[in-house]
Amino acid sequence: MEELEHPDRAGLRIEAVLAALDHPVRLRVVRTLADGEELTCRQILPEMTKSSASHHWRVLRENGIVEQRKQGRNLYMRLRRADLDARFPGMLDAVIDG
Amino acid sequence: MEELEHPDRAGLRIEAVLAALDHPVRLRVVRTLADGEELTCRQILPEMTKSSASHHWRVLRENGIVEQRKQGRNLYMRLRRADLDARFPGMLDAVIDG
DNA sequence: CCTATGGTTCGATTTGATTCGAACCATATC
DNA sequence: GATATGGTTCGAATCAAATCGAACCATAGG
Repeated sequence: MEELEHPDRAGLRIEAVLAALDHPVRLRVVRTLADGEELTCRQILPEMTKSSASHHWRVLRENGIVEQRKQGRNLYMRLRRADLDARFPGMLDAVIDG
Repeated sequence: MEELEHPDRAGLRIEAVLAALDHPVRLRVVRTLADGEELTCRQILPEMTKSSASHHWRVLRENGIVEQRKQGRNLYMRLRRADLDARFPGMLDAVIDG
């Protein structure tokens, strides 16, 4: 398994962020992580098939929405609030509260 | 031709806004209208076929991004900045500046 | 080593959005 | 009325994203 690639803060693109958030499942993931908690993938989307879920994890990670961390067999996800707030102030709150 | 239907401020939905903005052509339209100017459709997208352009006009209007006004043969468009800023503070600036 | 669990990858299918041409509608001008 | 212009609507084609099963990889625990 290759290393998890995340764009750095300066590499965040609004087009990518919009694309990542324009999906009901991924929007729900963002709202689930809104309180800053770090959760495993299975905790967030237990009902979805593994391959579909994995697809969404990748979109969220590569487009800079979440940071993923491997620990043992689990993959933990955390919302990149600081980075997103710094680059696109207000955006994340609008999405979460909206 | 039926009347142009716009959602009111309270009817703006973040999911719809994200879907409307997640397209390069529509993102360009928003940025073109960013200074508050009111422009005709043909001024904004002169190169695109009428039917494709009309499709994007409808998405932008129905999802609350722009207000459209008919005058004579022309359709004028204006960014709904006040409404979008009120409902989703920071969102529009992030998209325009991003 | 063996087994179970958590995720990824691949290929194929399905679904939804975009695109376009053609026909049409509405308004302005002659 | 005739003609030109600005947009809409419809249906069909095209293209991208989402979905899924199956096979695979990695780690934890016996």
